[in-house]
Amino acid sequence: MSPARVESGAPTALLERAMDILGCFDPKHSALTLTQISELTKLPMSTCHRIVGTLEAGGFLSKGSDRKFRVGTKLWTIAQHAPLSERLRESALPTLARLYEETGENVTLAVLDRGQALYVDRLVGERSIPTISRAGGHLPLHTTGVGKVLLAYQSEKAIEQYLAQPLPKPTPQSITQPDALRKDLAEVRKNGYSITRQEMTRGSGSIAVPIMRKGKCVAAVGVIVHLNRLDINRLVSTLTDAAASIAAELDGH
Amino acid sequence: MSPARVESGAPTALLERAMDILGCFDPKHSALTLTQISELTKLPMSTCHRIVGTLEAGGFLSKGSDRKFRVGTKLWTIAQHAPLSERLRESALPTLARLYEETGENVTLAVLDRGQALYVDRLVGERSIPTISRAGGHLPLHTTGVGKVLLAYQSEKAIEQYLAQPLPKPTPQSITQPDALRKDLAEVRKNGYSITRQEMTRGSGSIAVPIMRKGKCVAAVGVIVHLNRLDINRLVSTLTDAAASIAAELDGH
DNA sequence: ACTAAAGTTTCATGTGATGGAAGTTTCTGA
DNA sequence: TCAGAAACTTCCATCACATGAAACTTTAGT
Repeated sequence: MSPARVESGAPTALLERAMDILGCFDPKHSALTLTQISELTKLPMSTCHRIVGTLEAGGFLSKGSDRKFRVGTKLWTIAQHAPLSERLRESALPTLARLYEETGENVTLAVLDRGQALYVDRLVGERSIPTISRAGGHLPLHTTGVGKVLLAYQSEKAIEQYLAQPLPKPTPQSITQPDALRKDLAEVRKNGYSITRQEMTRGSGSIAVPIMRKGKCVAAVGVIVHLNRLDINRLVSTLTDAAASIAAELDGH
Repeated sequence: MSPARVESGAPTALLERAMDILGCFDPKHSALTLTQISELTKLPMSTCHRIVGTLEAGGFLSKGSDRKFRVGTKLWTIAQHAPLSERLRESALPTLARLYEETGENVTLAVLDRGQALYVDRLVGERSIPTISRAGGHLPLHTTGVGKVLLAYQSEKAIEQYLAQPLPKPTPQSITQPDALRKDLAEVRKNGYSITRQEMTRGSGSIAVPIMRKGKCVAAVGVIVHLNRLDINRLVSTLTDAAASIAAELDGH
């Protein structure tokens, strides 16, 4: 986040540092020692110690018997009141569960967040293939089924802005040519669903549909399947039903 | 100069105030205006304004078009890396989904947190009855199915400590006599499951079983059902299977 | 036991948080 | 449409509190 602190203008110090410290906890670092935190944030040990101590006292972090810090239950509890959890997840979970049972495949639910697909939830089973997406994780918009849906239903301007930046290409099949993507997105809007084939992970593809509310795409549901199980017709119709069901649940409440 | 300041040495720190502000977001307050935050925290407007602004800049809060603040995606994302989400929820979700499909009832997953039952997840459907429990919410240990299980498998000392405090009695059926509770808990340990009948909500009961790991009870799964659907034998066996399945998932990963 | 690394405490210093007050925008009602 | 009020934002003199180097204590490794 903040590679080096410019001495001339360090605006808000303490709070930003505290947020930086909390931000250290990501998929790669779910448990950290004080020293590790100090290294990651480039902050002096004593400063870290003090801040981390306060965060721990507040239940935002908790220290395990292994002297490592983890995200605390208080922080977790607060996060459950985010609109993401409160409205979306709660409304969608039963439907996602049914979708998971019906297809037996990886089911994911995502929203647009800072130019990336933010995975709000996912259901992964023994039967399904392993995936990179994880709840709380971010992946690019143009290489994932849910991402393409989320992007396709953005405004023309937002889409162009996205295409203007350098696009990561995780596999040879990833579509990174702006023109090809524009075509692909138009297709998504026309069909009402997106398809990816090995654009994020070798050997697997995905299908996703939008969850619409008041004419806007607020989220996307998708399944990730082994390439040779990519039965488009069946999955699209199941997904469409699920999306409608989630949308109804969102409106009804 | 500071009339309303608490005389007792208030080591009021910026960070603590920020955590207080975040703590304002609870089930009753998922969206708050600056003024409301100022009232809830008893902090001056200008101070709130500054802190909230920093939190917003960091993505810990977000301001909606209705001028209300909500918990931001950054905070939510960090919380997804809490052990609760990372290990427990992810491992348990597929099983909970199956349990939900099999029973069609409210399914809840809880852990012990600060002397209360912390609901890690719940699945609520159209078919099932409305409940108070919600993901991220706390309820008393002695009035809920999952709570009784969590309490029953604590150490003798911890149990006595819990019983020593004044126990809330949300319904006339709630058991609050220490002796009656001790008996009830012994029953839970003997049977391997707990039962409640209208001890938290009129008209509904619940059954719950422990999720054991390394001989310790790390969580509890339960269902909440209408009293006249409380088919103990069937539910206990289904729940026991689910608990075993979640425990296996926890160990296997 | 000995040593290095990790973690904790201390304290003089001055930076950055503080909050009352004044200014600005948004909402409300007639 | 326009007051008037309420909500929000900015300002700034003051000093409380965060800061981090250094010294100290505890833990882990050989």
